Amino acid sequence: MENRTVRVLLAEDDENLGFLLKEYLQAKEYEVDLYKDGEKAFKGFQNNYYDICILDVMMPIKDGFTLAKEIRMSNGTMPILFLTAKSLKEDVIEGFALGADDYMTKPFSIEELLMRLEAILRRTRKDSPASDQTQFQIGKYIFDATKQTLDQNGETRKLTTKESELLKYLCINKNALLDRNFALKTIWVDDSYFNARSMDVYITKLRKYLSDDPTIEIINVRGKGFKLIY
Amino acid sequence: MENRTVRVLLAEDDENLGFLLKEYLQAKEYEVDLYKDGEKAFKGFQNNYYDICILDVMMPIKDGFTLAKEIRMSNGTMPILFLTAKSLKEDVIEGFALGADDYMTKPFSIEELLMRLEAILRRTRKDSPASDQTQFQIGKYIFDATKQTLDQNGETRKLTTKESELLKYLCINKNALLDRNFALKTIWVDDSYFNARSMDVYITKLRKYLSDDPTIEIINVRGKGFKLIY
DNA sequence: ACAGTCTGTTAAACTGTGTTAACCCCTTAC
DNA sequence: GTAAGGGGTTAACACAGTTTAACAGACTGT
Repeated sequence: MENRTVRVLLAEDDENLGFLLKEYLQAKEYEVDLYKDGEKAFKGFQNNYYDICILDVMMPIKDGFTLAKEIRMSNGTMPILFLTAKSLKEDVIEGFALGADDYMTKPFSIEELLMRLEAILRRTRKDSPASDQTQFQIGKYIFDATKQTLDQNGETRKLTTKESELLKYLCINKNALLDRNFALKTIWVDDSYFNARSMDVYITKLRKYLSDDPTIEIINVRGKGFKLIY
Repeated sequence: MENRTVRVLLAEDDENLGFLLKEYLQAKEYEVDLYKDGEKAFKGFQNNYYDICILDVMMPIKDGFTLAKEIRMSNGTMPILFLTAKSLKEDVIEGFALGADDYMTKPFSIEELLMRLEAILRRTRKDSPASDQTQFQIGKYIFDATKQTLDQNGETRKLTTKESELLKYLCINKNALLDRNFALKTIWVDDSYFNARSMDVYITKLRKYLSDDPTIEIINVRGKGFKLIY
């Protein structure tokens, strides 16, 4: 999956802050166009493609809210993040009412801005889904947690739900410990004695399924849990 | 478009705040389950379906960050909003690093919380196939939920209302679980023993209709529901 | 009004998942 | 060494879900 650079429209009239933000985001591999007022920003918006817009609310010529309205008019889903000194409740509400994705009041931490930016992009960008991993390569096997299948050179073995769940958590923690109690509470809902025994039975089953590839191992860490090694 | 109620998991140990938030969100037509500590919340998370989680960071027994990690482990895309008195930069960063969608520091405006909640839901509920979608491509079949037809290279099979409803919900939740009780309550109105048996009969029928494409499967998750895989 | 057809429910026999039980071995502690 | 307990393994079992069939009621066309 190829990760195209993220293009950011930044509208900020404060030269110092604008420049600083631009530099910082560029250092983080974003492509940033900085506009110093709302009107320039809207022209820029119309003539370029952006993945997200960061708008200062108070700007000369055209303020951020008006700009946001115009952007919304031509693109109903463009992610918008407001940046402002106004922390008045009414302003925040108005910002979100315009379809903002986030609203930060100055002064803010630039790291937090980055985090919030990325949180929005996680949701928005379809080519970079932070989605649950569902397929795993385990030695010569391919395990699909959604389909609940374990493939081995063409042959497919169907797994039951519990088998699949347990193997999924082992894969997520591959080469590291899968905590006994965590697995029990997550897959079996509670960590009673019988469920623990039941889980051991499932570990045995998984070992058998994976026994064709001797490099794979599910080892027990006494009193702690299990590790899937490969 | 039929808008199913949004289900909210709220983990907050402060009784007053928790109750207030619950009341407020319920007044806004959200379905809210309030849990008073992280452990209860995680149990609740596992036994129910939620659209979004609002987690207080400081809670007894299990804190919000730990809870978020566990939720992330079992669901990589579940929207999470942190609610906390800690406004320390490091905490905010940690929150977002765990894949949070937003992070609000107390005291906050309850209206702003609602706005932020809706901003997140705007983004998340869009890429999960809209429930007003009426045509679905299932392997080599085309299913039209309004016309109640299932096409397979030119040939059309008419579906009954129940068949169609059930298949629609399976499609909406494709590759994910369609909760048994949800389906029963939605399609059969109540989840009695006989309705459950009836639904199983319909699952069999759908399996038969879809049996020409071996990549398609309706798999059962014992005690939980069904998954349409393709 | 009647036969024919179709939808959805009930019944009953069958299948397979997940739990429990039993018996084993191995590690750890004293 | 021996007791205690965690874990490994196999088998038996209960019960959730699967499947086929029969049936009741609603709808259709004559």
